[in-house]
Amino acid sequence: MGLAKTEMFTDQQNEIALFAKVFGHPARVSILQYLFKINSCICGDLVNQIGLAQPTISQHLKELKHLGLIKGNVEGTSVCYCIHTENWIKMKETMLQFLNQDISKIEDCC
Amino acid sequence: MGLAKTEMFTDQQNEIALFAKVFGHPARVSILQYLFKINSCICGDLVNQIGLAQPTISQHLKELKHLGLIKGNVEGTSVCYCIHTENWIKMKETMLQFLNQDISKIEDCC
DNA sequence: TTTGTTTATAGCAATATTACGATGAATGTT
DNA sequence: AACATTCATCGTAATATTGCTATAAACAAA
Repeated sequence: MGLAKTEMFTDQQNEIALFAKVFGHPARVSILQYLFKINSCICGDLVNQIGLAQPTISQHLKELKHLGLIKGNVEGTSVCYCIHTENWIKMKETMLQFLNQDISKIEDCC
Repeated sequence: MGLAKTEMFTDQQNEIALFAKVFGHPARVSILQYLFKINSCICGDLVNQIGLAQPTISQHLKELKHLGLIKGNVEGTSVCYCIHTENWIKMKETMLQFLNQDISKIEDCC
């Protein structure tokens, strides 16, 4: 099938999964880390930084932009991409809620 | 291709991506949340809780177990699954390092 | 031993993802 | 205008993921 049955899960569960999915590829992790490191970016840099072809990088950037985690503005012939800080903070809250579930009550039954 | 070029990324980037990938499906998010909620579990419960077929749940559990996020012990005819607390904490540290990257220095250039 | 219960595995069809080459669109340079 | 540069999109091939049915395996109960 290859198609997740999203309708049987809560909005929050689907949201967590969507964010996680976009982090589920090392190229996108790498892109985000690089954007954090240099604070602003031109796509060409990324193609050199990461060893993938330009259309591949462009595709990954599109996914990140689609989820709102980065924003990009055209500057002449190049495009300036950077982290969308407000949305990153919102995403982080959602993910932290999931990661920080209370572990103290878990009995080591197994 | 469908195949990520992991060799061109750092171990840390690949590790983050692997953890994120497993959270990239709402069924697995749901399973983990349920395990946190009740602190111990029998697989049959999950099949009722989540609306997917038993083999599908079993497959998702396998992926979670493979990454070490849950552990399962056979108890008679059923299997008791629960959160692997030590590994969960380790995973959380890795993910937090990624999520908590310093956002304060980012200039709103775009 | 037969039967039922529970979970895992095999095999499959449908869809998604990843990556790239070729090409197009937009802008800058000469 | 002609050309170069940069990035996006299209089309395609290879592989991965999801979910199911059918079935096996392991154990308990009768």
